[in-house]
Amino acid sequence: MYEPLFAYLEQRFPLSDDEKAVIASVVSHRLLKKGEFLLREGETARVGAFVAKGFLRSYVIDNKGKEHIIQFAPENWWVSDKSGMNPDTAATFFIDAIEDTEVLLMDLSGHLLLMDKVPGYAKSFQAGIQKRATAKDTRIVNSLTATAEERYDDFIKTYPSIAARVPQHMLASYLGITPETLSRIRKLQTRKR
Amino acid sequence: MYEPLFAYLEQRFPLSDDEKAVIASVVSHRLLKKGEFLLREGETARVGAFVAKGFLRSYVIDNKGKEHIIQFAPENWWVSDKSGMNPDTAATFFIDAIEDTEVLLMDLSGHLLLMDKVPGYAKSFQAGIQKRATAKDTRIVNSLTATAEERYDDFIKTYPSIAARVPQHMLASYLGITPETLSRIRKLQTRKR
DNA sequence: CGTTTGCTTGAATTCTGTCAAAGCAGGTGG
DNA sequence: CCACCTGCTTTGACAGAATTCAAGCAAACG
Repeated sequence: MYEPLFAYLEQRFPLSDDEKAVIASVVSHRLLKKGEFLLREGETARVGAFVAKGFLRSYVIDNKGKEHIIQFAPENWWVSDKSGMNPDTAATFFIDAIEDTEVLLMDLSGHLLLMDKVPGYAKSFQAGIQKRATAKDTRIVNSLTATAEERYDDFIKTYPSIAARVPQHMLASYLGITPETLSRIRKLQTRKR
Repeated sequence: MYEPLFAYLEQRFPLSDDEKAVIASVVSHRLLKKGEFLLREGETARVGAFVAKGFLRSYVIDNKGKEHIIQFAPENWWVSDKSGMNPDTAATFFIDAIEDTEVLLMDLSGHLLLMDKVPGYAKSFQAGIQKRATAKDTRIVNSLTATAEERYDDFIKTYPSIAARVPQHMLASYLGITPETLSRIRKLQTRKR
């Protein structure tokens, strides 16, 4: 059951049997059916979730009722539900499953325990945080300056497997464009090729 | 010399004299004149910088030669020069001074030492990282979906003191709009009020 | 099947960028 | 102290990109 997580961590640092036991003790397991919520508005569970199988997405709904996808999370990705999002933006934060998925959940105390007991974990956590921060900077600059088509091409190139797996309107939402615009971009591109 | 940093930290957690000594020992001081660079392309110094006085900005120059401001950093802000930015975006990363400024620099080993020796530092560092991550998410959603005017209003409301201090074209760069557009937005708004 | 959901297409409209020019400081050197 | 630069902001005209609104169609689902 914990194998996908162990495998993920072992790609980053060696893991002893003892450490595996510690990890197993702080992680809980949950199955989500397609469409089911991991986090509904209001529940600030403050946990991290590791996607062992399937596909999650996190998104907000703004004050005009539109949803904006923040992140896609296929297998071997973490999502944090640290609700994030400034409360006074009036945006509400959700995580739900795009496919049937299997997640491993960890709460704050579990995280702190691992930081303490599993040296490799602390290090790779730091690295992950850092990497994600720069990815966000890149996305910010990109969204401020690139055209819809450039953003689309970029996404396809960077995450081809995700692009192939999510419905088009969700990709549009992630890219910050309307489904119509995305449809037109794709049409023009297939003509060219 | 270290006072601004101590004061900053003491807002977050109590600081003993011993701890102050540790901090002073890992921090170095530097003065920048207006326009001077803290970080030039290529130098990946991997340090954090605390702005004790003055004003820094970090920005990238994209492959079309346009500059995009990532962050403003007035007094009491940290900037990280973890070059960030994906190397293959062909964007190059800079930090320079908008005003004469005074920074306190810390390298990676210093940071790790503080994480180890100053418990409050580790905690408040975590909190800071988290806060910044959600701020970035907010900015992403905002830049993907809000109009130029909404982004401007938002910025004014969130960072009034920064808005008053930076030249307009830099604010435009941060917001991802042209200086002309910003000028027009401002004109329309003063009419209304 | 019938209904829902997602994707496509068209036309009109809005927003923002580009290009070009002119006004307005602030700073510098004479 | 003044004239001149130079950099920043404003303004106008125009072009292009993307949204909105509306409708149609196909595939998926119960």
